[in-house]
Amino acid sequence: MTTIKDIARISGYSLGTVSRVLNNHPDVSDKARAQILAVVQELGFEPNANAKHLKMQTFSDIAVLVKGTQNPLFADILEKLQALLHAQGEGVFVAYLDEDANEVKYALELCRIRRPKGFLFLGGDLEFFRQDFAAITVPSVLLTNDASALALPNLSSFSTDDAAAAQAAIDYLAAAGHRAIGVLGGNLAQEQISYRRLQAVEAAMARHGLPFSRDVQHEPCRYSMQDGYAAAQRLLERAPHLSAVFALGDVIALGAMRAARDRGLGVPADLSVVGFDGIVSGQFSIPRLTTLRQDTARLAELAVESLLSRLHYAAPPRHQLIPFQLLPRESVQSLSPTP
Amino acid sequence: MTTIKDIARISGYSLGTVSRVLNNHPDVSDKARAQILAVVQELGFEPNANAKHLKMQTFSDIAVLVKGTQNPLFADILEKLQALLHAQGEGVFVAYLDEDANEVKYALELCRIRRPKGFLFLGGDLEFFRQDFAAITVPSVLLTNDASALALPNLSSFSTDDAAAAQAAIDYLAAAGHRAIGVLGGNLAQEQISYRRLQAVEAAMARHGLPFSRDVQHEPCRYSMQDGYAAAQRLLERAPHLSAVFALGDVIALGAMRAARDRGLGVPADLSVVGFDGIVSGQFSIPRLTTLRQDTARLAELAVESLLSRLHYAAPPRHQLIPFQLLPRESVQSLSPTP
DNA sequence: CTGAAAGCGCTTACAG
DNA sequence: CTGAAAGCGCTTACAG
Repeated sequence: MTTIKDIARISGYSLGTVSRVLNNHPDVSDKARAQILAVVQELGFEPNANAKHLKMQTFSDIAVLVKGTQNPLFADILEKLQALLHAQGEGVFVAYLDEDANEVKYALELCRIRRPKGFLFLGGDLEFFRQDFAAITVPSVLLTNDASALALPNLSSFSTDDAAAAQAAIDYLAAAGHRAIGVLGGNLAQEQISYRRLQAVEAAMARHGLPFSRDVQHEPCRYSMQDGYAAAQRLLERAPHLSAVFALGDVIALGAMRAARDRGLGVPADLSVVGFDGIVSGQFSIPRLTTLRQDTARLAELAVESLLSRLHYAAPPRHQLIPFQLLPRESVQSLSPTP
Repeated sequence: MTTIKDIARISGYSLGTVSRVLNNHPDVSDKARAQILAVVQELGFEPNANAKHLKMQTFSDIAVLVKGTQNPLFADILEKLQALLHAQGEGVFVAYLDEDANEVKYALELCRIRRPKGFLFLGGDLEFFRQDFAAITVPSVLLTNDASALALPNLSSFSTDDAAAAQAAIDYLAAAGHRAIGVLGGNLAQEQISYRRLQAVEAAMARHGLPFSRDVQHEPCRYSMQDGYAAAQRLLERAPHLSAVFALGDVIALGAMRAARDRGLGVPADLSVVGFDGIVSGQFSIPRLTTLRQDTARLAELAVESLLSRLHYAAPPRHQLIPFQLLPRESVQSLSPTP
């Protein structure tokens, strides 16, 4: 195995100078830099990460905590995250957590065991961050939930404008003539994105002069097809008058379409469905799913950019809402307005 | 940060003895072991992995190379793999490769850059292994393709019995009265699992006395809904007489069902579809997808078990075929046998 | 701009 | 069974 020592010997410079070149320190002569780099090239030298990190007292990895495992939205973001991070030479440690797990407590545990140099949270409950995040000192970013209100010194957040998106869904359904609209998914903990979406739904319903009773028109559930299916069954059983359903996630919507079908309801003929996320399955489902698309590429880019700049330059945390896109497809029917 | 030195000081033993206790060496007195462990417990000490690996000249991670990114089957296995590996205290490095990428070349590159202590391949082309794998010296396992024929000293493999499964699909369709059966997916490189499945299809068709012409009845494609959709369009355009289609992956099947629908064909009324994999979406699609289920839990368990035992005890490589399960659902119609 | 040296936290022969 | 010591491959003050 070739080491920095070999490079020093062959290039005729000392260990220190080689190390400086490798780390792009400015105070090295161009000549030394050129000669050393040439040797590095020739030998295909790669520094030993263990030695480097031991010395620098850091751990190499960036830890990504994924909340919920069934959601292709996160799988999509995760994959983009990994590609970007690898391209920057960063190692990634991934852990899948239950949708209801305390991701911050888990992160704390990881700090002891693996000492990651940064955290990327895919999904998260703000309440957990409020309680325990103070103990985490490495730069972190939360994706798909807005943490600006917490004003933590080392936590950035990037998320779709959930309120605006939820509103757009209701506006769209209302414009299509729907008045009895149900909502599927999320849990009622106040600090979850689903809660934010639900509030926006209520506001939009009120604005359109439509009645909305949480108890009868909303059915909470986890983000999976199975849970979406079961929740839709409960909702449709309880509120058969609904002409449309807004599911807080595409997987929930897909489960709901199946449930409607099993109850003998055609989608969109008897029940219109709008999803949230824009996962690919929605393009191929029968019917194709009308949904709100989250810009996963943008989310991943911003996360990596922000994390790395804070790792390297101690930049301040950022919070940004990114635009969504309403994708009208086949799962919503326009009702002729009743007089 | 507490180190092994602190433990030594507090327990009154030397560095060496502490290290031996930590690594479960036999030649330590029970008394020393008990006292040291007590201190370790109390301080919640975790050894510094960098120092350990630097000294031991290994890299901590196990690299998982995932071929193809669109396939929920791999996402499913990957998640289980990570859970098992983390439970064993093993770090995992994941890389997503294009479906047609050379995973072995990539692994070689990784050896230089990250020096993983083992490889887990999710999907793989035997031809690439034949050509380049000899240069890889760490224990590895290939999942979802059988590498026994290669007889490599450090490569295990675990896979579904693809030939038997493909045969079962054809038997099932033939029993339902289908005679004109198309096949969707895979590429024709001989060393891919899709090729193995296709050959089994041909054998089964012959056994049932059914005609099968690769050129007209098989349409290759990558494993994604988009590609399945496009391939189905081509196949159905060219061979409108087909009454059934066997897709070599569920994502392909789902795309194909959509394509059938877009051509005005009902599934299963006008076209029956059988998938392969058993991903969850198939349980909620309309119609529900009849498919061959791969036992992802078993695959993941075997992979981890085999890899770790070879890491720790230099056990020999293993090759094992694991059983599949035919899941009859709604996408196949039984034809009344024509006289 | 460059070199010599100390030290990061661990493991492992080598003595005893 | 235990301790003292060397060394894994790097980085970074400290001199010069």
